[in-house]
Amino acid sequence: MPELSERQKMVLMLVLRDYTESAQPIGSQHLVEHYHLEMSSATVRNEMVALTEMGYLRQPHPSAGRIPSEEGYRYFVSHLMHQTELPEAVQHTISHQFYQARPEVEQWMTLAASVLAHQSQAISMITAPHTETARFKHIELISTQGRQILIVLVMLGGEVSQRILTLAEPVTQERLSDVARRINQVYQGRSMEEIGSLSARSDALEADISALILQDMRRASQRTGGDFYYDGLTNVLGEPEFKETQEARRTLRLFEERSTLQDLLSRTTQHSNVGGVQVLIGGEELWQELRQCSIVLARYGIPGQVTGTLGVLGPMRMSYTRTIPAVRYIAGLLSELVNDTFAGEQTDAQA
Amino acid sequence: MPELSERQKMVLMLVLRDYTESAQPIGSQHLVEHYHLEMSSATVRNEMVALTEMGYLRQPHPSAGRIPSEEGYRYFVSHLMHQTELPEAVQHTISHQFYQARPEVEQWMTLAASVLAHQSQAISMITAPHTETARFKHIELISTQGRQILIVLVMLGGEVSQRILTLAEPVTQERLSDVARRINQVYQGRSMEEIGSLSARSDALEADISALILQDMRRASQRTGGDFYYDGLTNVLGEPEFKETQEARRTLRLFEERSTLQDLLSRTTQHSNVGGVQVLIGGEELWQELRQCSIVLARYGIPGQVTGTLGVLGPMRMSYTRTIPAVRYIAGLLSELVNDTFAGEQTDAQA
DNA sequence: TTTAGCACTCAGAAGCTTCGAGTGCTAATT
DNA sequence: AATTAGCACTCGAAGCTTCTGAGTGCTAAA
Repeated sequence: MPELSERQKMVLMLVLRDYTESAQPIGSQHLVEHYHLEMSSATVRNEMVALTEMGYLRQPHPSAGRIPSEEGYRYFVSHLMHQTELPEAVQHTISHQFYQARPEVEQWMTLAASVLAHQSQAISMITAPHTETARFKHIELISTQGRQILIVLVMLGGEVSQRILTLAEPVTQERLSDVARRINQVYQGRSMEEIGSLSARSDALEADISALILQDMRRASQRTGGDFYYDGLTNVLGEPEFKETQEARRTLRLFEERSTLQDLLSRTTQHSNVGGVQVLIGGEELWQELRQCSIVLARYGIPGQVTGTLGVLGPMRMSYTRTIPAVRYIAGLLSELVNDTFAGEQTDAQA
Repeated sequence: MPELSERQKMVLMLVLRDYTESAQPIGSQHLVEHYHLEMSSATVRNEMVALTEMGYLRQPHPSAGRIPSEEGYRYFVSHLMHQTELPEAVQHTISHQFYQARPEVEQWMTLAASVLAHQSQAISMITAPHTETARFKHIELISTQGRQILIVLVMLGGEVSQRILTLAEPVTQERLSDVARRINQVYQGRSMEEIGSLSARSDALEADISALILQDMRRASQRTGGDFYYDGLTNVLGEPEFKETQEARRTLRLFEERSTLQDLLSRTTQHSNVGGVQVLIGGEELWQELRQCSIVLARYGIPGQVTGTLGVLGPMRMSYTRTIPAVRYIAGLLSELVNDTFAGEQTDAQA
């Protein structure tokens, strides 16, 4: 990687800053005037030529100003941005909101999505915390009608799955309670593998239900995170990058078919990492649909036990200085909340 | 309401049909050629003048063709459209999909949203079925950690609500099971009013939990429907009506702040009613945001007991002939499913 | 190494013209 | 009385040209 002089760094930063605001190519003279630089536009131009040759700036057309290239953004994020935190006042407002919200995961998720969308002025995404390896906690069998029963499965970590099973013939609530009691006793705290290896039971009903339990547990640990929440679509639609409806559509489609996003949120370990926060710029050649966009991601929760992912998707020229601290702060906050709620449970159960 | 001659009806219909496809103003000559009419363009023009005077057609600008006015659409929907059903083949495909989906409400909802979006090529919306007046069925108390307990409340109709309660001091699982057993016995099948009027209990824990139960039940019956699902945003973004991102944004905002939509879905009794299906055209002067759009709505479920709402939101020139049968058919299908799942429960409980 | 100066480029706005689809009206035709 | 041919007229959209000015790269002087 070529070395940048101090002055080059400065020019790069200023271009970044102005372009983030205006979405217009930035010219040398504009910089000199806007920031009252102690040098002439010609000097700035020379530096710009250098930065362009190194690949940090681009010219959309020959007689226009410069805009940052993807490399430019990457350099900024990993070398030029000073590690900031959200202003104390903002931190307080946010944490206050969380602690006075109802202590339900769903509430936290919508709140986090909303706050993050607002802070970043882009699209926020978040997956609910989920246990890395699902463990059985408790099952409840409820007869709703002659042949149909409602199965409520609770896993360690608080995930709940419900489903309705239609039986071949009616069963009494007593019978169900009996089965539930037995299953609860045997499966208590066990993982999928353990449950799978327990010798098959003779009772047909019990066997059926066991199969469903396994299915649900597998589902719970397979999905990248529990449910998926997002907010702030409208923030981004106004940006000039999305003036072409074509472009807007492509992005919107991402949120309709989750697959790409799920995939993406799960890749939270590669790429530029800033204090626990990952930044993917321009789709990193991997996601065509995100050529124009950037993503700021972080995991939260208790590593190896209960975790989730949250992130922000916005135009490449989004304000990283605002977004990154926001993502980091909220990830920390959620980690605390998860800790408060679930800590010690894992060990409790194994005791 | 002025009478329309047969020929005027025909002209109105043809304009409707072509405009639905092309989104371009329709001229007299175009109609004559396109449909090989046995009359001259001048005659058609005369009829168009009449239709314009009656308020069924409009001219976007003086030297352009005609487009249907809101009144024009209303007339079409309530007088000109022949009652059709979805082609048998399509019906079969759809019902097949439903019956082979997992029998879970969530599955049904996403499937319905997806099918409806596809059939109508517009945005589909649907609320999960919910009981009109919530009735207590069963409660489950699970200690997750020293001071936190998970409350799972099951209502008649299968709605489940969970929440975490943080207690002042730790409680044993035995104690919880005990409380749960007592509550289950007393509240069995009762409505909010009945539970509210039961004399206050001396036990503090029991009182706390009762309060929460009431809260949750109130919440369950207040919301217009259970959860809200939608699909097909991208269908509509491509339409010329949304070429202006401004317009697209306004519509998208509806889906971010649900309030307007909730309000809207709850009003399923007024306005043009076609065989159980309601059609709101151009926001009916009530919803500014929907000036350009139309909505096709229907309720499904067991009236007075378990119901939900589904609908389609699209540009005003959407194909009503395709959308209305689709909405009607899927509403019927979901009603069947709800019936199969919940029928008899209400009476069971009261027995 | 920096800067003043200058010729050059080119996207975008503004203005102009053209084109033609579509109208409304009138008078002739059926 | 209803229909139609004919025609003048309108006006948005598309194409064309011109103009403007922001911004460049380069050279030569400081």
